[in-house]
Amino acid sequence: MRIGELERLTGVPRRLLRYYEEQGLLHPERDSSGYRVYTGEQVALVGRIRELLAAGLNTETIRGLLPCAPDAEPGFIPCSRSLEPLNANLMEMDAQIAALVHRRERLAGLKDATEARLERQRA
DNA sequence: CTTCTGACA
DNA sequence: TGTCAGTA
Repeated sequence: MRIGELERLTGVPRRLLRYYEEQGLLHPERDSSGYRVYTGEQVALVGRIRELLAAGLNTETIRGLLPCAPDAEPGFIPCSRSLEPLNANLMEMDAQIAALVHRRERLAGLKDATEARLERQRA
């Protein structure tokens, strides 16, 4: 099938399908006209990609995990080797959370100081 | 009519 | 991610 049908089957806009390919997540064949040709497995693969993306994994991590049973049932990755990248991504997320908490504190401090000052001027 | 690549009032 | 352009 070509990109139009995959789009209908997965509900994923073709613009995104091409983006996934650009990120090395999908590797469709090309017909004599240069059109992308997808197989039935690709349909399930797109579903798996969406699942992993929704879990917060970046395309780089997903790229490494996909070759591991891309047709397996969703909910887990059936490869022990995928544990390392998964943990690395988890740590990256922890770092982002810490950075966000820090930013939140600064913004909260700025807001409190602003409120206090406004209160003083009013008095 | 469908898809492709590259680009952004 | 949308979308417009100019093709194949």
